[in-house]
Amino acid sequence: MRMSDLITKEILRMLNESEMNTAEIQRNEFANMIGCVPSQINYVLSSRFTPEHGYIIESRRGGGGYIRIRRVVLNHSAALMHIINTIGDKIDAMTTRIVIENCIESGILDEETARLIAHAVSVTVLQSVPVEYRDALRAAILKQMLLALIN
Amino acid sequence: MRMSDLITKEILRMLNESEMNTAEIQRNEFANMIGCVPSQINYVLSSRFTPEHGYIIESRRGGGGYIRIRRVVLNHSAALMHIINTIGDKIDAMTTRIVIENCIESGILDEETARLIAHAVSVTVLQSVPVEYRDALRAAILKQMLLALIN
DNA sequence: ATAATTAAAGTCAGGAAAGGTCAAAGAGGT
DNA sequence: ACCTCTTTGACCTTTCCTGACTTTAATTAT
Repeated sequence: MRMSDLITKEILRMLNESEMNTAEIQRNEFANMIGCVPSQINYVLSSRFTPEHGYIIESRRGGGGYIRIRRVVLNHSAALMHIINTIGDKIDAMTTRIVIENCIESGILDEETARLIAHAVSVTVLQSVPVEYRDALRAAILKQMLLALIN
Repeated sequence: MRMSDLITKEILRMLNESEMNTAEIQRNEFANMIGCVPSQINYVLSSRFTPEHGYIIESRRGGGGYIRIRRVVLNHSAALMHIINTIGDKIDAMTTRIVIENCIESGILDEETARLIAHAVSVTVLQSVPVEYRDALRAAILKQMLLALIN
């Protein structure tokens, strides 16, 4: 069994044991316990405990630092996931507007959240980068924000 | 738990107990009570009770000296406006995180909104654009989203 | 009054204790 | 052979803690 699998299994075990769906580790200590180099923990977290996988990672450096892995439970997830997957690497302004409006209509987004998202992909924002990046950027922002809503 | 966290917690407790949103301590005595060196109090104050965090520190040296920590509250629109104005044309990731966290702490943003914003300026999003645009883009997104919250 | 002493708080640099990043090498599957 | 995922280690950044030294204010002695 690969090191990464071990690490993954151990984190999942900790998550399952936790009321809060939260596992908190100290990187060096944990790596030591498992028997791998510390940076491998980062590898595993960034390859298998991403937001897309339904996890949120928080961490803090310095003395007494930690890494907290939180498993999040999904709500409108199916619909949102579907929308996210539909959005490719790029999306134009028109399509974006339509996506957001559809979300409002189908009750996936409330007005305020929609407004927030619309602002995030507004002309004002996009003007800060050259035109050739805008569609990709719009897609990234949109997807990332929708992802944030999957609890 | 770190010393700094203890100190922070104790100061917050004092602030909460105070009608005036004010905590007054004597540095040496306080440090002694907590069990740390006096200068660590300064460290905590200057790293976690800054004006950006919404606190004002006054102090006096010499015999009978003191340190007074005052928590200041602004109404949300004014506070948001202030924050938006503070953000320049560029902002780095660290500072952004601090801004968002402060907004949560001071009650200007709820968790969900904060998460939404954090995602909008996440690494994932910014990677879709060359590194030289990122700080400017981050600033633009952040300001625009905060603006969406006013009125 | 002035000077000396004492009682505070402030500053700063250095070191320690974390976690983060990245590129290069290794392993395994097609 | 090639491509993807894994593993490793060297180096970086952030955060925390401490102690020596400085500055300021009040008190006491002359």
